[in-house]
Amino acid sequence: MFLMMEAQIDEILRKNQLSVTGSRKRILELFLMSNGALAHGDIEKKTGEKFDRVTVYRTLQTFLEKGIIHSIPTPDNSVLYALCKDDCSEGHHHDNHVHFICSICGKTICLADVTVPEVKLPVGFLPHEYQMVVTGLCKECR
Amino acid sequence: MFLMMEAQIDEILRKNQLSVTGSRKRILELFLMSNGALAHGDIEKKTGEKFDRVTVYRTLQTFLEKGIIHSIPTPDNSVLYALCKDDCSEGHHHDNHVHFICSICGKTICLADVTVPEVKLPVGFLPHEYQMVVTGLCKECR
DNA sequence: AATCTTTTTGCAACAAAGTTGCATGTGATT
DNA sequence: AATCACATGCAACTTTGTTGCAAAAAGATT
Ligand SMILES: [Mn+2]
Ligand SMILES: [Mn+2]
Ligand SMILES: [Zn+2]
Ligand SMILES: [Zn+2]
Repeated sequence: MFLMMEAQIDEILRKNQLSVTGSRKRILELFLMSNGALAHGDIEKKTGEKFDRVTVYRTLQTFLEKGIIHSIPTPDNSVLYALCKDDCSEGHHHDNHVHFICSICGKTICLADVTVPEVKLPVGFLPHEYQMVVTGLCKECR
Repeated sequence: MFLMMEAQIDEILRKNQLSVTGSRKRILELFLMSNGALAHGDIEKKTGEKFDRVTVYRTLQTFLEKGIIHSIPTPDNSVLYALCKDDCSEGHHHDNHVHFICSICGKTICLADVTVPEVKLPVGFLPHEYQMVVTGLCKECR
């Protein structure tokens, strides 16, 4: 099963024309293993002293640009990242799903099946993208 | 008309049991004059060298706690603040309106009349607060 | 108006978060 | 194996946010 994961990681990187390196493999692995979104800090902690802080920044930046991950705005203005669905491509994301943040455990979860509803805006406003974040209690913490 | 504003500022501060000081008056004035949300940096620039950076941080913190302003999460994870409606009080905000961010001019606007719709979540999730941010083009930039 | 008390402010020092340039190391291609 | 482009680590730096404390200003009391 770990071999499967490794193959999957390789495939994702190749598909996005990225060379397969240690930090990229490790960070992508973290995302695949995690059920919630990750902050830059989380990744730094989990990779330990293995990689430079700068490398983590640049890797996340690269993944963002390639559409491998997307960032999530949170009410406390911290930066979170989560895997995109397969069909996100460079530049054009379509992760228009709701994000849920648990007030107790702090975990942020992509509700991939809950689509962000469109709302009617006042005249003059031309909407492009809708984002929705819900805070509350998750399954484990309620 | 400027006298009116000054009176209004005084009233807001008094109503919230805050002493009326130079920085609080000035920063509150900036919010009342602005039609969009303000970032910490905006405020620093507009107050010039008048007040210390730390004072701006603390003033915003105080206004937040008192329910005079609310913060807005943005897709690029910067921190924005905007005035609350009159009936927000300490701790309990009810600014459950949609926020609009223009991709051209960058202005962030409170759509006070557009209520955030509630969505049905998967079983197990207990929602508490819904936040919604829409990006696109504003009236002036479209 | 003068005095006392409480709160706010500015300063300095610090901590955390993020950026940039450049030399070196590694992965991909032939 | 040799080459070349790209990714990484390091150092130095900027930007952003925090904390403790003394001085200053605001509010209350006489
Ligand atoms: Mn997501
Ligand atoms: Mn608002
Ligand atoms: Zn939880
Ligand atoms: Zn605009």
